[in-house]
Amino acid sequence: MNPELLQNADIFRARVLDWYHQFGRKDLPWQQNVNPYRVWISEIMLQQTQVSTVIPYFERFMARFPSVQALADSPVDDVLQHWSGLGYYARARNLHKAACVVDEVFAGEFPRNVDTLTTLPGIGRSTAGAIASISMGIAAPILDGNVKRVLARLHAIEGWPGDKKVADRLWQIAEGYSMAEQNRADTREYTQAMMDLGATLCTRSKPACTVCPLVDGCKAVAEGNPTAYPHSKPKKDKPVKATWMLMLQHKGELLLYRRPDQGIWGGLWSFPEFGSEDALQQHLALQGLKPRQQTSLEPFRHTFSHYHLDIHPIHITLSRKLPSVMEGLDQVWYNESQIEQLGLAAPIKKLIQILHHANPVKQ
DNA sequence: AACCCGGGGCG
DNA sequence: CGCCCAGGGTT
Repeated sequence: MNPELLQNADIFRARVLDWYHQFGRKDLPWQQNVNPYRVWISEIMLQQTQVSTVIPYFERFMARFPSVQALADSPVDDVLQHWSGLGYYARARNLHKAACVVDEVFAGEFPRNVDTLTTLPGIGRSTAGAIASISMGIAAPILDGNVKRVLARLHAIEGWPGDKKVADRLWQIAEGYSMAEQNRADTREYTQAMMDLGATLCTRSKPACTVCPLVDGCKAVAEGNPTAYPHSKPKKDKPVKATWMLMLQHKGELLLYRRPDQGIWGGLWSFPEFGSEDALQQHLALQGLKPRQQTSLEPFRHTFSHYHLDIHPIHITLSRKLPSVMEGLDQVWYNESQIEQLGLAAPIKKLIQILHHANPVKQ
C-alpha cells in the first residue's frame, strides 16, 4: 500500500500523466484542433455512446457545423438530422439552444469559467469541467462515469454515487487532485488521462489492475475486490405479496380462468387466486364443496420487476366439474393437449408441469 | 434482463 | 432536494 499516492496530489498526477504519455489515446478526432466547441460536442456525444460509434458522428457533425456560430445559425431540425441514430434527442436540442446562447449572450465565445458554463442548457458540472480543463487549461475537476469509477476504487468509497453524499465525496477527491500546481498542458492531459484510465484500464467488470499505474495505492485492490466499487444502485427491496392458488382437478383436467387484460399476466390463463388460505376455503364452502382430498404443494416465490409473489398452490381433486368458479371471467377445463394453445404465465406452466409429474394423468 | 449514463424536469 | 427518465450498448 502506498498512502502517498492517495494523499499527495503531485505524486498522484505524476503517475497518471506518466501513464498517459506512454499508453493514453491522443489521436482521437476531438483531441485534434482542440477548442471549447469541439470538446463540448465530443463530451455530449460521449455521455451516451462509446468512442468507436461517436467518431463518425463527430466528423460529420464538425463538417456540417464547424463552429458554435454555424451551429447556432442552423435550423434545429438540421441538428437533429445529424444526431439521428445517436438517441437522446433532447441533448441535440439542448446543443442547439446552448449554441444560440453562446452566440447571442456571450458574443460567440464560450464563458471561461465553470460556473458560467454550467448555466448553458445540457452542460452540468462534469461537462463544464471537461470543457474548462481540456480546452482552456483551467484546473477544473471532472466526474464522469470513468473518473467516478477510478476514484471510487482508489479510495474504496462506500455507497452509491447517485447518492448526493457519495457524489459530494467523489467531487471533493477529484477537486483535490485537480487543484495541484500545474501548467496548462498538464491540466488538459490530466483530465484526458483520468478519463482514459477509466475507459481503458479501470473498466467496470474487468479492470486491468496488473498494469494500472495506481495499483499500489488502490484501496479497492487492497481489499481484494476492485469491481465492488463503485457500489451499485441499491435495489429498493421489493415488497413481498402472497397468493393462494386453487388448482381444481377433475380427471385429467385443470380449471383455468382468463385474467383481466390489466394487471399482471393480463389476458393470460391462470388458476383462481385468493388472498389467504381462509378466503380460499370460504370460497369452496360457498360453492358447496367439501373436498375429501386436498394437498398443499410446496409454496414458491415468483419475482416481478417490482415485487415478489409467494405462491401457495392448493391442489384439490373433484369427482364432478363445477359450473363456474370465478364470477364473470372466462374459464376452461384444461388438459395437457392444450399446452400450446393457451397463454400461460411462466409460474402457472411450471405448476401444471409439477402436478403432471407428480400425478401422471390416466387418460 | 439488469445495469449504466450526466443532466433535466418534476413533485 | 430526491426521484425518475431517456435510449441504446454492455454484460
